[in-house]
Parts: sequence; C-alpha cells; structure tokens
Amino acid sequence: MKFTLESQDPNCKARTGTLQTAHGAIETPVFMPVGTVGTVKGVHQHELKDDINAQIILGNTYHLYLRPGTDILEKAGGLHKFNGWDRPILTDSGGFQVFSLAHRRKIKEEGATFASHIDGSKHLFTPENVMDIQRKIGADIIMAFDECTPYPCEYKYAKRSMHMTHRWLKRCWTRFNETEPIHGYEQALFPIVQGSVFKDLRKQSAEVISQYDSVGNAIGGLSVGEPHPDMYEMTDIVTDILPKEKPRYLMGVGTPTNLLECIALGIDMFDCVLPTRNARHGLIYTSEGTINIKNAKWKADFSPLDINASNPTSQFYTKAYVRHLFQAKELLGPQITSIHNLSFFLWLTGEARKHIAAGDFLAWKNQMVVKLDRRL
RNA sequence: GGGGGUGCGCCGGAGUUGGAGAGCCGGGCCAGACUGUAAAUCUGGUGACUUCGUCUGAGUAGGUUCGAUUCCUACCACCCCCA
Repeated sequence: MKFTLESQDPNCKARTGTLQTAHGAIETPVFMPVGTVGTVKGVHQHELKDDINAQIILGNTYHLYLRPGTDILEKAGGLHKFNGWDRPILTDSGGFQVFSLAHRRKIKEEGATFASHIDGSKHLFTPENVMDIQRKIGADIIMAFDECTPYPCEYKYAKRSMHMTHRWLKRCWTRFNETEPIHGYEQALFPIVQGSVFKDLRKQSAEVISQYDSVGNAIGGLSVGEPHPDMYEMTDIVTDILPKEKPRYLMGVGTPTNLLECIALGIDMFDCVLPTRNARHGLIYTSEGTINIKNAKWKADFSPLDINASNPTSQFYTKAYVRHLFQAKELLGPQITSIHNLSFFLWLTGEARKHIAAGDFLAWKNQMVVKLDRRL
C-alpha cells in the first residue's frame, strides 16, 4: 500500500495525494462514509459507487464482531465479499466504543471488557485479538486499538490513558507484523494519536506515533464535545509533527466547516456519522447552508432538494416531496437525504482537492465556511 | 315521530359520580439537538395575554349551591333502539 503526495498548498498545510490499495485508489482529501455494521445506513452499495462515487467506506470491529460475528465474516471471504463493496474498506478498532459505551466496559492494562449492548454477554477486546479480528474482517486499512478519551478529561487521566494507548499500539504493531492477511491482499495498520486537549500530550503522542513505520497515521479523541478552536489547535500541533509523506486521518470529524478547516491544517482523511445520521433526522447540507427538511416552510417548495448537487437524486426530488416523506415516516425520505448528504460531503472534499491543486484553496475555503454553517 | 345514551383543548383514550384542572396517556402538529453510529433516535413546545405571572375554559344558555366538569331545566349535536 502506497501513499503519494501530489500537491501542497503554498499558503497553508493543505495537500492532495493518492493512496493506492488492493481495492483501488483513494484520492485525498477524502471523506469516508461510515458503515458501522457493514452497511452505510439506508444507502445501497451501488448507490455509493455509481451515484455518489464513494471511494472508501468504514466498518466497525466491535459491532461486526458481535454481529454477524467474526466466523461468518471469515467464511464469507471477508467484509468486501459479504456486503458486496469491492472498493477499499477501513475498520475502526472498537476504540470509539471504549468511549461511547463507557458504562458497559471496564478498562484494564490487558484490554477492555465489554458487556454486549445486544445481549449483555461479556467480551474481552485486547490489542492482539482486535488485530486478529480485523485480519478476519479483511479491511484494507485497520486501526490500532486505543482509548478515545472523553471531554472534558482530567490531565492526569488523559496522560495515563495516552500512555496506555501507546502500550496497546506497540502490542497491536507486534501482533499485526506477526500475522499475515487472510484474504489474499495487503492490509495497513494506522496508529492513533491521543492526548485529549493538552498540547504537551498531543505533541508527545504525535512523536511516539511518528516513529512507527506505518502507511498512514490517525488522530483520535477529538470531536467528542470540545470547542472547535481546541479541535483545530490540537490538529495543528499534531500535523506539524506527523510525517508529511504519510496520509493523516482525523477520526470522527466532522461538520462541513470542520472538514475544510482541518484540510487547511494538513488532514487527508475524514469519517463522520453526521451526514447519514442527520440525514435520517431530516437535516440536509448544501453549499448555501443547512436545511431542516421537516420544517413547515418547505411544505409547498417544489424546487429540487439541491439544484447544485452533483448527484441526480438531489436534483430530481423536491423539498416539498421529501418533507412529505418525512411527515409520513416513509423510508424513502431518509434514503434520499442520506444519498444527498453523502454526495455533498464527497463533493466538498473533491472541490477542496481541486482548489488545492489549483493553488487557491485558502481563498475558496474562507468564502465557503461563511455559508456552510447558516440555517436556511 | 317515540325512548335511551354521550358531549372539555387538533384527534383518540383515561379520569373527575358536589370540593384545587390549562391536567394524565397516546397520536398529530411545531421546533431543537446530533461529530471514529446502543441513534429511522432523543429533547422541548402545542388556549389566550401585557408570560417569574394573569385571564378564560368541561356542547350552548340558564338555574340550584358556600362551591358545579359533576345536580336540575331548555336547546343543540352525535350515537343506539323502536316506529
């Protein structure tokens, strides 16, 4: 697996590149739709590919391990074969569930014990078995097992947690290198920077992570409730340290504005549930601002959902019709808005890529962010 | 035409069988939240007004009573039975 840096914006840290994987190339900056349990909720694989041209999607180790189970995925020949998505896949390790399911787990040096949210059964996740599970799932990019710390977080806890994540990373790295891919193609392990919102911890973590001979690196523990200036400051500090020639993945980010600001800070890869979750809840993103399609003001608005959208679905259906679908609780409503929002996020990162290559990214970004956070 | 029954907030239900209602449950409607997905979820509002409060309110109009959603009278509407 190889990352090629292609262009670098002269006015900021934004850059473009291509990550070559066994399931195809990923052009960065890239937004990766989240498909936790092997499906991007409400969106067909052929829609992701043909209608909105997603380059890579996510899966989640914790969720896929619990259901359908590692044995099924291994028998299926890996997640690509199981769900029919033949482009690249990245699996998160379950580190986020250490955060989001905090009340159902216990952390020890050995690993994290979870009480399944499905049936309460107990499961121990260790750096070693998380690597083994991700080998069986067969994602192209797999993530180190970490602890995503909450916000706010005491300095002492953040420090202790960061050091444990580093020790877990070392064990992940060892296990990963002791094992071979099961499904016949190369996998890459991305380490994760932690350190909460503390500058010295973020620096220290970025330096530790930089020492690994990885294909790419990730930044975790952000977009967990901290103010945006903190998120940007931490990202800025870390991208100054992480190697330039490797892709940087900012985990769980974010809003359209977050994406553009963090691209300017040197981030290449993003994933976030916002476009799909908010789509199911009736919030759609456009280049002019956001729209709550459930609002009464759209009742008789027969203009397209988004006339400027880069996919046919958003141009075909009207606001009034999509609002009606939401009012009637029809499944087609969230399906349409999910396609629309993902299309918008992919368009946004694609445009960023063009503007970086053209050398006018910063000016374009600054005029975009003014509009993106408006509510229409 | 005769007899019986039932009437409150956008809708349905519960409850009050003389003693504190702008009040319970569900739905609808109107908004808001959502960042490596326990999320097609969650939260709030939904009589009026000059809104830390005040006023009006149990089909309509009267009456009895210290006090009426409750009892009485008339009328109206709907439902059931008989002709």
